[in-house]
Amino acid sequence: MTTANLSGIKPASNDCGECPIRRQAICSRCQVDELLILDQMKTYRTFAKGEMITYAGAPVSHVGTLVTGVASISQGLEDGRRQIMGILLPSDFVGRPGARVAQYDITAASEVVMCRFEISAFERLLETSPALRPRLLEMTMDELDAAREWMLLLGRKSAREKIASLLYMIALKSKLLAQDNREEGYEFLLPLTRETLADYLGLTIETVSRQITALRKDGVIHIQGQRQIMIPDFRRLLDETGDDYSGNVLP
Amino acid sequence: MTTANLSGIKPASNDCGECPIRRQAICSRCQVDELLILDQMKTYRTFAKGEMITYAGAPVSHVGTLVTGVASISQGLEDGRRQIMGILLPSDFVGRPGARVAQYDITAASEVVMCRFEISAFERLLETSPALRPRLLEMTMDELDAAREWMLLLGRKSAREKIASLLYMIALKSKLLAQDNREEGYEFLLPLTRETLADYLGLTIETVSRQITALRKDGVIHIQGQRQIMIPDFRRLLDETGDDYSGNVLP
DNA sequence: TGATAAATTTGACCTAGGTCAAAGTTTACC
DNA sequence: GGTAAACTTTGACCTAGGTCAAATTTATCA
Repeated sequence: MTTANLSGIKPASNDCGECPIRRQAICSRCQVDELLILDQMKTYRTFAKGEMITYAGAPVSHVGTLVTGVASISQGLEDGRRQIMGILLPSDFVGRPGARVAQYDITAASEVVMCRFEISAFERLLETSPALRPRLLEMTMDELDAAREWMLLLGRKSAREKIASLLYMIALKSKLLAQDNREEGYEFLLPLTRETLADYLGLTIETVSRQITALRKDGVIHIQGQRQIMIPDFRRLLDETGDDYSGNVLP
Repeated sequence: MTTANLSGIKPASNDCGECPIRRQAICSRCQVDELLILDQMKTYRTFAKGEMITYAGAPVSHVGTLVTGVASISQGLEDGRRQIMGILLPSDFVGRPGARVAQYDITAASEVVMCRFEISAFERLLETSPALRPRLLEMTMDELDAAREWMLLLGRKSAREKIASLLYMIALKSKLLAQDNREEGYEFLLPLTRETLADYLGLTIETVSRQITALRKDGVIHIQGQRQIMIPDFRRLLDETGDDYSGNVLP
């Protein structure tokens, strides 16, 4: 049994050719010539766990790609209630070309390495590169689809369905990343605290804790420690999500 | 006192130059030459109130722009629960270039006129046009921002705050469309049924009804009939939304 | 290694919003 | 223009998930 860790991939070198997310990131469609330009523009920066990557309302100097680690996009209400609106995983793009002020708070949930570009320079390249903007459009549309799926979860799912949906989604992503093909007994490290889970699912930490316990007692998931989750049967978990997957096949 | 109606603008002619949403739609940055190409490609189609514009999972033949009317993007759960994930208003783009299968249900909430393009032809134009893809990217990013804001509403706001937020948002949009500059006593026609409101806000129709009544009794809104809403004081309504608008000025 | 802090779980209780049901209102259509 | 169908409101009641508080468990760091 293998264990995947979403935070575990490290860039072996500074060479774009060696980059672990070369095939998924904003640069995935670039030819060698453009890659060389990006290579010269890029700088790596590491953010400590808990550190803010951007502040809502603050000026933005860089855009870039999350290379390793996990970060969350969030927004707060006046009285401190907080909602996480997206989880950023390796290869996700951070920042909006054309926007010089950050729209949201982005917080590193683990140690995070970003591959960054100065925003003006990136915008200029966007105008001339044939490969960059189409890829950015595609990634933005994927994010929009994900955001809309999350709206269904937030608006209409029960607490139990919310937890099951999140675990299913993370397990699947983690499984893909680890290139694990076994159907059963898949195990992964949940890279989020109970509070982050709660803010992501629109619940309280108490409810998150209770529902995870309930899913464990019902045998849908197995847990070692607090973060190590094992899915004995993907189909069983999928049945708990409430989704109307009629006709769709397990990926 | 004026009354704006989001469904009320009709295309006076087939000429793109006369199009009421020429400055906001996907074509807004096109020069005359490109506009001529689009002009030749486009066909108008009218959808009756309640008619489906796309079905989730069904093949897609066209993309296009909503010219008049209101439509909703929604998705359902296996047991019939439904969540609206977006409201489409005049100038909004419908469809995802590159996707031949619809991801969501889109339903006309009023009579809707679409300006449509055959999807393959549009995709080909997207490759050559310098104005189309940047605008589509911008519109998609705007939609992503709107979707994320809605996630905060769905996940963390109370029923009263949800209703206030929606009324505030629609009133503002309607006000802009009507180019009404008065600060007070703004009145508009809410183009949505209680059921649509409920599915949009992640509530039941009973709760929607009760909260609208409560806001009326508290003097935050005035109502004539079922759909005619008047906002005596925008600031008062904004205070009810729960948003952390500290520092921001009323638009 | 032990002490302190942080995160998580569990329990008791409460409330916002859901459910079910019935009474008004509008709207649509012969 | 009258009647059926579709909305909307209101009431009584219930429950999922929130709140508050205390007990465990786990992580951190001298």
